[in-house]
Amino acid sequence: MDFLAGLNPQQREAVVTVDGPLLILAGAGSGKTRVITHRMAHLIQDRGIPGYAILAVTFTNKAAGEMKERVLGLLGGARSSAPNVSTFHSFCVRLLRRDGVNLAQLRPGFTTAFTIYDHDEQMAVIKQTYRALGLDDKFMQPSAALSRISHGKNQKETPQDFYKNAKDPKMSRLAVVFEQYEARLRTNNALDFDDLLLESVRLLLHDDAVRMNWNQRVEYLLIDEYQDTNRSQYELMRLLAGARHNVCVVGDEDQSIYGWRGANIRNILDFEKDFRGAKVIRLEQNYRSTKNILDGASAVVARNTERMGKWLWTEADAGERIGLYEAWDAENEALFIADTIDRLLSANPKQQVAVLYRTNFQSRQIEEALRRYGRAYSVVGGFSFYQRAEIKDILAYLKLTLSPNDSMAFSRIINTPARGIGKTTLEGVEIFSNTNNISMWDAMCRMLDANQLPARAQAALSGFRRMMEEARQELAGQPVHDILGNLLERTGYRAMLKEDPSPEAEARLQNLEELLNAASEADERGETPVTFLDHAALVAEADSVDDVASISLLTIHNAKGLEFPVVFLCGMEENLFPHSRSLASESLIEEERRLCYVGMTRARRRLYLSWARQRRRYGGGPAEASMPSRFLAEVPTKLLEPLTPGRQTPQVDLYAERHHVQEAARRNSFTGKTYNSLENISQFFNDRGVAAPAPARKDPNPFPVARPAAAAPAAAAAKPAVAAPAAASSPARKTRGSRVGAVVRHPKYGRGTILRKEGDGADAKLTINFPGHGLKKLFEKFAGLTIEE
DNA sequence: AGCGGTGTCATTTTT
DNA sequence: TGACACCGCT
Repeated sequence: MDFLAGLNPQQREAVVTVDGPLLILAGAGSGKTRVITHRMAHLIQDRGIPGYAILAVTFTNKAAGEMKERVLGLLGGARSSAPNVSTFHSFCVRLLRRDGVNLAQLRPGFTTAFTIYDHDEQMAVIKQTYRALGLDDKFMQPSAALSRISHGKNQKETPQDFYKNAKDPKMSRLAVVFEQYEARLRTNNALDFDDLLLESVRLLLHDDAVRMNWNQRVEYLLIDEYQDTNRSQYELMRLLAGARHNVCVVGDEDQSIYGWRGANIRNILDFEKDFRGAKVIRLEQNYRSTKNILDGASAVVARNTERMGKWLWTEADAGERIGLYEAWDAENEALFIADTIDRLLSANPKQQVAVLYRTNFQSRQIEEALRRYGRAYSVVGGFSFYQRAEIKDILAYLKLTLSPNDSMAFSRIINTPARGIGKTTLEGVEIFSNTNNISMWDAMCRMLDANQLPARAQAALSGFRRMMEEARQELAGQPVHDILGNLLERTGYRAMLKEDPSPEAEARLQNLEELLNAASEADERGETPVTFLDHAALVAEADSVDDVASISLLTIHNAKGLEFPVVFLCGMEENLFPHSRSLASESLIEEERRLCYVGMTRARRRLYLSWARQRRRYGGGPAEASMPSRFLAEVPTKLLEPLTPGRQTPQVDLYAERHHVQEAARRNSFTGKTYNSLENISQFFNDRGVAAPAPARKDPNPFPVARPAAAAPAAAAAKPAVAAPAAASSPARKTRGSRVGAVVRHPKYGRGTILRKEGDGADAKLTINFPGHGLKKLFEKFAGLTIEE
């Protein structure tokens, strides 16, 4: 087979350039996967490279699987010549299990039988350390603590670094949490997702034999979605590339949207500097979208400064203009979308449509609207099979059977099903295990042997111990399916669900049956229980989400890599998209802009952008007036088709003006929280002597009869040209410096940090953390505070 | 041990 | 609004 046939010149070059470092900048819809798969097939068939000497790394199992299948298809299905295609994480697990023995020198307690902690288990560890340290959520959301720790780990920071760099008591406490978190993972011989990468890097760095072995074996290395790699993935790549530098990275800096998760866009921007003599090939011909869509998206992303620069072109027709709908409120926006979809589907029932949004909560109103039209839809994302409680429970039993010292598994199922082991008992075991630095299982055994527990607890725990010990003896060496089936009976888990008459319990039983099926299949492949568990930990979706549903609802993040003939990109409003939390810095805004680009380029034929003049953020809360997203102003006017009834031209001049003024306001940087739009907006109306817009009325026939677009208060709200500066200089912003986070001095308690502020001005109530004195709630006017920072 | 009331807080989430 | 943690009651 000729692997170059049907490729454009740049694609061909990317396929045949196999030696030396190569960066393939693959724009959206430029045939990236085609190039990658053809390149591998070319290496194997035309250049005689054995499959095992090629390692391709992707981010998702789905991508890995598809890529492998496609290469095999090109090669005519000879499995023996298949290249190695795997995700970063599963590659690392295999590496560590196979070659990780010497890691024990670097990581005390490490054995190749380690367990993997997923997000839930990481959270559980964080909560344990909170309990052990007597911290509560007010200190910091556990999820926030986890994400900061994870971020730190990916930057190679240690708890000591955290401590050293701590600017306030909060950060030094976080350092302690970090330290304990790491210690707990080590005592449990557990690795979190970050560790899989970090420890693989350490292993390759320190174990010369292992590194040389891999360097010898991997002749050609390929990294997909390179713009999303983080620091340790980068280091891993360098180590695997060895001295040969036959490394091909494929990516698109304009689609880097996971910076918040530690992805480092500099990796792709600096590739040419990192690898001297690197060749760069740009794939700029787009085969997906119409010219109008492509030009619109390109114009938006062109505003970014952190990019290599590409200009996508297409041979396709201009197509229709990009629809722009300005809704009165979110409900009206949802109805517009549902109505338009309804008409599209009536005309063509096979039409595939996607509705994309920035945040999940937006899906609710769209769903409601679609239900009103009686249209079936599917929401993509959400809970995956292996994240379900019942699956995790029974897998925890399996883990505990294999390794009793897995304390996470232990505390997960110790009282599931209920066997009379309560909070108090469990706390006792936990404290004992903490103070003696032993596993929960060992702690339980020691306590049982000491025979000092209350009779009830003693009986319950010893029953549990006997059950697990018997299971361990009887089930050793059996197929995974049999072990799981036996555990379901033995532990009473199945009985518990059978007794429960609720439909949920029925669904859970079915899920467990599905798990048993998966186990049988694993047995047929000759997998061990450990491999089976690895798979469960690393596979996000049981089977891919690719339903054939004609209406898909999903976040833009989830839409990456997908394409649809018709796309609605909704909620194009400031503070929502770009998200309020991204307003703080230009680089965050740039990531939002890339996200916008990703969303727009999902569309093949027809793209609709929409925004709502007012929107409730939280169900019953007040409707907040919104400003159109700056990204709307960045789409050239001539490409837009205004769809709002009664409006002939899109008001992009307004958007542009707003954007301009807002930029200026931001440069005058006022310090308070910028996302408190409620305050800003009411202030704005006060200043202008206008009543704030009333919450949206329930309209009996809300669509397609749109409300008059210029209903007075809303029109005022939509003229934000003056709103931003007004808010910036408003007296409400004047505080006495006692903002949250400020360091203050109290005559008695000394230095402290303000954690919370209720109320304003002199009546403000402050919650302050004074190291050594704990939290104090004080009235600002009585406290006699002085501001230090 | 388990239930129900109350208070609090809200991005995105490939592994 | 809705998911959740926490508290106090039984």
